[in-house]
Amino acid sequence: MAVTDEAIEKIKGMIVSGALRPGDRLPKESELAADLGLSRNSLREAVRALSLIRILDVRQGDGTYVTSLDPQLLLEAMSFVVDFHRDDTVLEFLAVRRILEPAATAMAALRISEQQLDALTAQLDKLGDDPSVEDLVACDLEFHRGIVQSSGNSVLCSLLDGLSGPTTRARIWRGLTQEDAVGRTLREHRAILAALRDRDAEAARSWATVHIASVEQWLRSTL
Amino acid sequence: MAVTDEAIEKIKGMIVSGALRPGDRLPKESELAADLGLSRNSLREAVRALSLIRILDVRQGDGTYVTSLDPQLLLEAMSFVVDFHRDDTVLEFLAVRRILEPAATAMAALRISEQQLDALTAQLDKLGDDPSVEDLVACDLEFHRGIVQSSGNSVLCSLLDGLSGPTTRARIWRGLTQEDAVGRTLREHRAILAALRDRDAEAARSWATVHIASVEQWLRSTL
DNA sequence: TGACCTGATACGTCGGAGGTCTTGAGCGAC
DNA sequence: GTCGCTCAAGACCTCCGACGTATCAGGTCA
Repeated sequence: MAVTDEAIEKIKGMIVSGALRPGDRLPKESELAADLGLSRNSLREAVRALSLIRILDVRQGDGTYVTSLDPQLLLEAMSFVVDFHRDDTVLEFLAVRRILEPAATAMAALRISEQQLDALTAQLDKLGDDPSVEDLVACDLEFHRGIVQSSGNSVLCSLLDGLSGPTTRARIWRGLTQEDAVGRTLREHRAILAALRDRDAEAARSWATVHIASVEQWLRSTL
Repeated sequence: MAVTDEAIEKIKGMIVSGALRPGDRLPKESELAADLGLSRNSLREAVRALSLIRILDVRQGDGTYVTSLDPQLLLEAMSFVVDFHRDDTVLEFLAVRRILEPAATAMAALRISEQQLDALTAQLDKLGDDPSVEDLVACDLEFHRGIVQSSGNSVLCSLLDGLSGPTTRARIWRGLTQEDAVGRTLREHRAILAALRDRDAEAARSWATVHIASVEQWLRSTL
């Protein structure tokens, strides 16, 4: 195994074992390199790799730190990965989202606060009946994110955030707006919100399923 | 932005735009560094980072290639990330798995082949009534993986594979085997298999839910 | 007291020099 | 003709030393 890969494993080990805790500062590059028995250049490759997936946070002129390791932060790196997928796997991602999002919406129905319900309502009201494509995409993303956050599971939230990444969503909407789907989407958002306000988990789940299934159906007929 | 980060973005751009396709070979380090306008050392950091998340495949003595970019390969990197999470977020991961796995099992009930059913049966038979901890862990992992693969969604499969990563699973089982849970787990596996053989999606879904919920319950009472 | 300057510290970038591994061409034995 | 070996070229691996740049702490001066 290459020395850089060993270094990655060792640093990972230090964090997993608890020798390095979230927020801790690593020894400076030259020292750490000496400790791990490799050159500074090779160590930097290891640090850079761990920095890309948000395990480490490197600050020039200051030092290198372990991040908070929040699920949200770590799974955020997943959206980087999702960006690489081509259209032929979008349906599979959507199918997973079709499983997760209704469940998350149902969970949210039992926990969401009145404030958040009001915030979602205001958000939909602000959009109006005939929004621009950019506004619609942004709103859709925010609407679903707001609901999923109320599910209380940060892993679930981050996962869905990654799955519904900007790229995927944008690709879908680009063509979707050409049909009548805009109006239907807005109506479905209203229906989901109403179910949440009623604390009706099953209705919320069903509306979320319908909502995603309609996108899926359209996408399937297009590809 | 640092030159290395720029290089990461540029390489990513070349892949996403289609200039580099899966399996393609990159120019050699010195050339690519010259093209992108940075030193070989800095470029290597970018390549190493993309290699960690399985975007690039570096072969010493040969060259650097774009991987197949299969969802399976890319999401495999997720298990690396999951390893960093401590016990306090295990429950959240398990909750997500509790959503996905029953759905995957239900999907599998409609698609699984006779051969695979036989293979799963043989696998359970081979294990016997009083297996060792190592065998049980390996069997559990294989059993669920086999079912999820039959769901026909590779993204779903990879995602569950990452969530049920070896670390998490091992931690759970280590203590779980101290109680009577072994026998119950084996019986639940049998029940899931029977439901699959009956092509009864709802029964399969329910048994999978029960199966995971029992683990979740035990874990919740322990932490 | 507060703004500014300055030195120490640590990461960022670079160029070059060997080392190691893979590959494929060339060549001889069977 | 085919198989196996040798060997050289190509490409990545590792290291070193130097210099650039950003941050922070402490001191200076108005």
